[in-house]
Amino acid sequence: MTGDRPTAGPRPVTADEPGDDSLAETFWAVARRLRRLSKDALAPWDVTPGQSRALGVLARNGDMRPGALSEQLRIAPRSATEVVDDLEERGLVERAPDPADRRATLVRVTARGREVADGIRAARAAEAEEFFRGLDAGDRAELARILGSLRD
Amino acid sequence: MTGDRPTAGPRPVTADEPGDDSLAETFWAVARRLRRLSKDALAPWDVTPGQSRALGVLARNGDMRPGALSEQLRIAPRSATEVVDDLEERGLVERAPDPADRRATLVRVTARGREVADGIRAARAAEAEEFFRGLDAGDRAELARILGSLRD
DNA sequence: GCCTCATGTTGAGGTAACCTCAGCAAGTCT
DNA sequence: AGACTTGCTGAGGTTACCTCAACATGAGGC
Repeated sequence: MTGDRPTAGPRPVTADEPGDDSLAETFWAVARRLRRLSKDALAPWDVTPGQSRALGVLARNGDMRPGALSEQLRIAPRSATEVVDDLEERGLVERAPDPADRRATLVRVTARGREVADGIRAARAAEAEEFFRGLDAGDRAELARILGSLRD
Repeated sequence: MTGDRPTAGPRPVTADEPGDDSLAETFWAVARRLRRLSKDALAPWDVTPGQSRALGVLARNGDMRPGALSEQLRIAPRSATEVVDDLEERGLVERAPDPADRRATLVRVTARGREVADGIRAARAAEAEEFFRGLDAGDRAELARILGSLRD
């Protein structure tokens, strides 16, 4: 704590704007809190966040090839193989030959996988609900509107 | 946490509805965009996000022991050793014996490390500025207020 | 002064979630 | 048919974490 001052004095660059860095910082603080919450929401099912994402995509899209899954998840095709391996080991998905192309494989969500996917979604919704409960309806709408304009 | 909140009802799956968790979803979409941006902002300095975080903490706090750094970063002490190794290799910090306790080591930001830390901070501020530019002053204030109430 | 226990850092080795590259099988084109 | 392309996966690498145990030093009891 010697002579370093973050926001005052002769700053080398920018100085264009005072408070905007803290907006991003606040945003990340909130993100961290939300992330911790969703991780907890996932715990009862013993799946990692990555597996949950994959399962969600599969549940939403129906049968998919590993390659298509990898695109949706924005990971390398090889990595999709691994996620599918993990989910298959847990009995949440199964592989079947693609009737349309014998090189390919179709990944299908099993009955149990569907249960888990639904459960996870409900839990996440509940967590989100709890998280945003502190806001009144007006603030929620405001937040949704503002974030919506930032989401691209 | 079994079948507690029937916000969704006995729905098969599909249904891409924008109701319950869409606020969280929107939030994460924005987060992804912001993260990509900050990663780009970091690129010119050839440091990873983790290294950047550590360097930031060190620049803000002055000389620190690895153990204290690990607490700030919320990682295991052993992992702080590694981050410090990496930063030292790049000449951004240096180790010195702690005069107060010969078991301990002090990590100090070098002149070059300080330059880099300042540069990164400026770049991040600039990116954030650009990111939030779409918002008018009122929306920015609203967003800051609402997020502030969620950060805990 | 010695013994014991606590503390600070690090070596060794492990894990999760990614990656690239090469290889094989099957489809497509000429 | 031969040449190229596509879909998946084995082998092996990287990154950023982790735990556990070793080692030196410090602090208190006697």
